[in-house]
Amino acid sequence: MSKEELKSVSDSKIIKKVKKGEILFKEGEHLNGVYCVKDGVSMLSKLSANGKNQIVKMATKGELLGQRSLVAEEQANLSAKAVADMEVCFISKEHIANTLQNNPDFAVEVLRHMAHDLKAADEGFVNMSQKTVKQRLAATFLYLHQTFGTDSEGFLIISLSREDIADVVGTATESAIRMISDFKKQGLIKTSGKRIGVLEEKKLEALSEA
Amino acid sequence: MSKEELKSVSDSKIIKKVKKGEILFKEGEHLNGVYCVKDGVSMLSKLSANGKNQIVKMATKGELLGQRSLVAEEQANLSAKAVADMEVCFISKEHIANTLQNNPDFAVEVLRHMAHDLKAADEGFVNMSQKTVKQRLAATFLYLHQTFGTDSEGFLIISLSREDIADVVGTATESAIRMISDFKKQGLIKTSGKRIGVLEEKKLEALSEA
DNA sequence: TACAAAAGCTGACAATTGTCATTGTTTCCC
DNA sequence: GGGAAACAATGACAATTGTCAGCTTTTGTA
Repeated sequence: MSKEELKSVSDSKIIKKVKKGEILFKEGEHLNGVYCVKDGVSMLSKLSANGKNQIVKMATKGELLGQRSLVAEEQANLSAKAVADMEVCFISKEHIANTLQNNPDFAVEVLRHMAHDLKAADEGFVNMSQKTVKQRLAATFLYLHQTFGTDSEGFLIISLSREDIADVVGTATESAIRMISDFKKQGLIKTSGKRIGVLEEKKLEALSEA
Repeated sequence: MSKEELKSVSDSKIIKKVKKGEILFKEGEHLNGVYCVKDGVSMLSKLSANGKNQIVKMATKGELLGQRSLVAEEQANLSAKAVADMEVCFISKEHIANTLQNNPDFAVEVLRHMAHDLKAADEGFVNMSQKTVKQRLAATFLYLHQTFGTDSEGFLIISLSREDIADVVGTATESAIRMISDFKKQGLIKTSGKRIGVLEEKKLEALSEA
């Protein structure tokens, strides 16, 4: 099974701890291998020409970081930063190249991963062009809620700053903040300091679609 | 060489002609193979929830259509339509699966293609979120000009309707039309009926960046 | 604990973009 | 060549979103 092989490949390599806020690699850097996320969450972002940051995706347990750049033999096109303490393992370029050549199942597995990322990117692209900030913000909260869950008080485990939220949504920080206030007033979410909790999942879902 | 192998794979298969305006496949359809573009241009688009169309990318000679869906064993996530008379060859699912298993170089070649698409998708995503309609429109004209060239009178060979242009840029048709008029008034482009020609490449470049 | 720095919030306003309605023009086909 | 249908263009207006400036709260740490 290719999943198990993927596991064996990654198990054989060096584990590294990355603290919240630390950077794994930056856009433009040359990578000598890929990181496999064992635990924690990373955000992948890209700087635009006007100096603004856009968070492109979040990666969590089981996902690879840097495989695109490695496969394409290019420098990284995204920066990776830990948004929660992480445990990653590093797999060297050579090891990857070797396995790709000798193990067709592994190649197909990597292809699947990338096919998945590509679909997600296309969807994000269309959402960005066709949805309003309000819809995208609602979708973001749902994503954070459903993917990473909540703490004992019902707040999102992955707590992003308002600026980071704005960078996920693709809007100005002030706009994000205003809309967060709106959502709170409408009882869709609750906040406490920077923490945010989803209260009305169904309503947020409706909002994110229409 | 994997490029030659790719060529041999595709050469062995059925050639099909597709007229401008015809649809190769639609979002949601199940694909039994991939299309390799021998000639002509196709646009890949996605319908958003609100019924609007977003053109995600254009594919031309040498590119594959449908490989993502095949690799992921999913239905197509995009629709493909010819924007200029095309010649494509069809390669069956089985043939692809077979070659992927037996020829590591082919797998790596497909991986490279997808890595390239993924980078382009990330870039498009960030441009969509961070650039204005004006910037994206300028970039679109440059892309059409530089990728497909002009006819003897200096008009873009690939002539899209205003609606299609708006669907590439990700804006309302009226907004696109208005800005096209602006560009024309500023002498950046010329128009004649639906035809459009780039006059000031440098200025458009400057516009698309700032 | 106090205090500075960072983060969050709000108001006022401007710019961008979308929508709806209507008219003019081109293209295509019989 | 004429007429219908598709496409392009424009005006008026509304909604969304961004920007700038200033203020308040939270957070981290000396």
